Amino acid sequence: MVTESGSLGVILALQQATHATLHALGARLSRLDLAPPDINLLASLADGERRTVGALAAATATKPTTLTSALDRLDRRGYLVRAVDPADRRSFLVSLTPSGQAAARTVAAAVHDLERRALATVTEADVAGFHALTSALMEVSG
Amino acid sequence: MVTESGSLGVILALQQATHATLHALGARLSRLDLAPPDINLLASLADGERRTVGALAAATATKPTTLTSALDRLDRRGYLVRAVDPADRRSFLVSLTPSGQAAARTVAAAVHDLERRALATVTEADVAGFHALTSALMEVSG
DNA sequence: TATTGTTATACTCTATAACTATA
DNA sequence: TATAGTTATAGAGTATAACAATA
Repeated sequence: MVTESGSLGVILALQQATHATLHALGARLSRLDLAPPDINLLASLADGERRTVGALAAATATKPTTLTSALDRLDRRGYLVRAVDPADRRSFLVSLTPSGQAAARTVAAAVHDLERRALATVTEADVAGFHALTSALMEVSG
Repeated sequence: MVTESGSLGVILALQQATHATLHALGARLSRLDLAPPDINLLASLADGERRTVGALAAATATKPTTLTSALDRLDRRGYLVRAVDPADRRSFLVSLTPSGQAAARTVAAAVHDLERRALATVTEADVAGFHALTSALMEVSG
């Protein structure tokens, strides 16, 4: 339980940090010319596993319509392919092409580098607190 | 200093929490029919102080062009007025009208309520850690 | 009848650059 | 010459609803 003093600007800090990190990633990856959802999408697929569109929507916190247009962009670019899921023919399984895998590795490295440098300046307890509060915000927002 | 184990998904958690809180605030304030930047703007002006457009841009982490259109919307609606700053005639001082103040109080109450309920489930140390990590992310993103 | 994913529409956010007025 | 803010343009995100195919 937290008293009033700690509450100032939690939501504002959250938004500012989100803006800053998205901007920084976009700048570091400017050579790849990716929109914000594209970055999340490639990072999610970087492990090489195939995923349904629904799974990607959940993993990237992206709306279905946004996801469709992001998938279209990366599809046109030859970074991924959509194949009907034989287990459920309403679904598509999304997988990266070799060029998509190369882009995904670059994206994952940039994300990881940014996190690594931020985490180098804080404690384990800070990280735990961060996750506790973001989880709490998602919980009360649900 | 934090080891590898804590690093998983800090940026993803940040984005998911931001999406969730913005969505929750939008839903709670749906009667006011406000766009996301409008909410930040009104919350920043809720204390009744006048602020320049530049100060509002910094306070709300909003881009100048986004801010102009948000100010235009709230201006048309009669929620705020822009007056030339006598100290620097290039700047505008933005202030709320009485109806804008009423809307701002509603917004501030919703933001505060959401934060209060989230903070009720975590410790002071968690909040400190949250601020430490969001600050670190903004620092390395700068 | 419910679910997966796409499409359509209208409004909003963003980056970029050009522009006005003032400093 | 530099800064505060607006305007213009084009690409992208969002909510909402309608839709096809499949379950």
